[in-house]
Amino acid sequence: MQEDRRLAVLRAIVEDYVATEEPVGSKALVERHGLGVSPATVRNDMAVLEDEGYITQPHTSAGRVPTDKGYRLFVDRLSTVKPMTGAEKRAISSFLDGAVDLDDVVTRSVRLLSQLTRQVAVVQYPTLSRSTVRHVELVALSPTRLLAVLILSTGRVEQRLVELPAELSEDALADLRSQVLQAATGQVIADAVRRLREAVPESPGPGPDRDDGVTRAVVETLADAMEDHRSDERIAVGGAANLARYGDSFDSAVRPLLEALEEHVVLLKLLGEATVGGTVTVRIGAEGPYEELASTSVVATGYGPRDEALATLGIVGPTRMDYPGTMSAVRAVARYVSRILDEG
Amino acid sequence: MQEDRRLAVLRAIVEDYVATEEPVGSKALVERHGLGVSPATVRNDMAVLEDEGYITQPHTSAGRVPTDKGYRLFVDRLSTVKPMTGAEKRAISSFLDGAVDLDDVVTRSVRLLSQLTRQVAVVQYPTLSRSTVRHVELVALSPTRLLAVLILSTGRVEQRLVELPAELSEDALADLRSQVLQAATGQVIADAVRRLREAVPESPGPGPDRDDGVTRAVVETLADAMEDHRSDERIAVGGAANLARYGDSFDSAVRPLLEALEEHVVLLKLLGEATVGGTVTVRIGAEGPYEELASTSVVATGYGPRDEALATLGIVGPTRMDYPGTMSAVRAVARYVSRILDEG
DNA sequence: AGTTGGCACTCAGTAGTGACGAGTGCCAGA
DNA sequence: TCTGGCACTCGTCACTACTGAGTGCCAACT
Repeated sequence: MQEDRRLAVLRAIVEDYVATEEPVGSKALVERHGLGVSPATVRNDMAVLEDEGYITQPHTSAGRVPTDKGYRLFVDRLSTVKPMTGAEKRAISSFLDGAVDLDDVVTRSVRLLSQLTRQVAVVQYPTLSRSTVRHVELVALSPTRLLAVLILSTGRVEQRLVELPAELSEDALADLRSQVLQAATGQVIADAVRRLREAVPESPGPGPDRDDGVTRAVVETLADAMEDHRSDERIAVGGAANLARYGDSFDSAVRPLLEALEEHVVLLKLLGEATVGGTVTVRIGAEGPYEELASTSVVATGYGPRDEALATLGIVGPTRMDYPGTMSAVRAVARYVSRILDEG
Repeated sequence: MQEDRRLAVLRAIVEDYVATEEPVGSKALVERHGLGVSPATVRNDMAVLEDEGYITQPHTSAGRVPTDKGYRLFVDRLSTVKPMTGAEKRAISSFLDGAVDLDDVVTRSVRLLSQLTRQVAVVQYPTLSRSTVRHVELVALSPTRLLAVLILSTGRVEQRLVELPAELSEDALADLRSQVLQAATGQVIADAVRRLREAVPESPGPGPDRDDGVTRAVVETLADAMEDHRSDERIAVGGAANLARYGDSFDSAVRPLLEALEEHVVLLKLLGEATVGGTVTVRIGAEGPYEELASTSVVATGYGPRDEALATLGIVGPTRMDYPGTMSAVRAVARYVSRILDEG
């Protein structure tokens, strides 16, 4: 019961903060949202939320601000999808329908997406080169060091040294090797990356077979090596002018972002593996692999003809962002683009 | 005599201001540069320079800051070329020598240029499409209105209406037409633009045949139409992260620049016509056609094999910029790239 | 004529101050 | 479990005074 209200409070905080860009206090909160309780009650809830790490105060006696964890909860459980208006839908389709060829589709998508979301848009060109994983080998060099060898159908070989966070027995290694082979062999790179990540036990539960992050270390190294091989894939970036809206927090936020936008390899990693079918991936703040981009979020999804996730598109923006609106815009554009590819 | 010193003062002001980013006062000036006179004298000189429009003060009782006109004079007459150091030369050549194909050359050039100058670098891909001007027609609609028709070898036709700033007689029109035809017919677009501009009488001297800017209006319209047809040419941009150094004056300067960087047509116009043979073109502040970019300058030059100006490269930066260093960097990179194209 | 020192003046920037108010945490009572 | 009240914190704002860099101008000097 109170749990519900606490979540409502969190939701209200996120919404207000996103709208006003200012820490939000208990009084303002009860006024602007119709929660039927007093500010004092809200304060108690806030204290709990802060303990649990969903919000913080920039300084004592200021309002509260959502943390990454708070945004995460909001995105996962609290936000309701904000459907596109009819006008927006029409704008999208008319804007994209004029495209003459694939390049034009991508160019227009990038522009459209950046205008809809007022963020920096990133669209990966649908890749036609579909190199697959031929083989993966894991060789134990010592109980805590492993050599991972990746062989692609193009004949390219990539090897990486993995420093393990814990010892790995022969048996466990054999186990891991077969799991990895099972997941990756024969797959297109993008799929291999996704399947590998899915194969990782989310939380290595306690017990005799806990692996202390060994699996994770191996999988991430492999995924990393694979994603390096997507670097020849082309990318279009648009709406960088929206960065000018960042206003404060400048050098800290915009500079690394601008750098990332030029490093297409980095961008590809940020966009992550393509997910398809209406699922929009959200990466919030420090969840990503780059700590310089701790104050930015990525909203992305896969697209492609016949619901085949050929490529990824999405936006990069500040963590303080209208997630529902952005997510639905990204999803809508991905759908329309997919449909166009279907027809073409 | 005093004239010389005044120029020395201007030069010192520009150098100091570029270095410190702060308005420079008379006292600091005599201290830091060895002009053998007193601050009072310098003040008198400054007053004159301000009257002539070379410098201004941001507010009363502040130091002086160069105006666009001041920078112009500095660039044209006061600055000495700052030759590249041996280390820099070696860095350039080793960086570019590793390039494997044309795309790689361009990509590397952009990166190199942005690192050398710490500005945003722009490199136009050498154009292989060489459409030429087949014909130009000027039709008088009224004494002050003219229809300019441009026919390209590709068969494309472009027409523009020109509003003349003064009346144009039949004779003068015939004259102008033949001049224009002479300059443009059969030329590659880039060359046609340059030749046209060269054919414009720089200052329409007084006398019976002064043309009150009529020629200029016509030529600029034609050049504009031609440059629109370069829009299919590709461009590489790099070093946008250097924009983060702008620090203050943000929305006013960076936003329009970011927008321009995405509009490749605009960029091509900014780069302007290719000049070759060590000549570096500098466009300062409001001299350019875009008033939103009033606080930015462009330093560019042409490049290409066999001193044939195939394409343009350069940088875009704040008017407050180290012109000598930037110009020599741009020139050096252009030379090396040209040489590489020569060999390839 | 050109240069110099002196002097009064301007004005942006920098504390320092005090009032204000938004916001919090906590507690006693409903 | 919620609410009202209260004391407390602390950033923000407006105001003040001060400082100092810099100017313009003038009279004197070379």
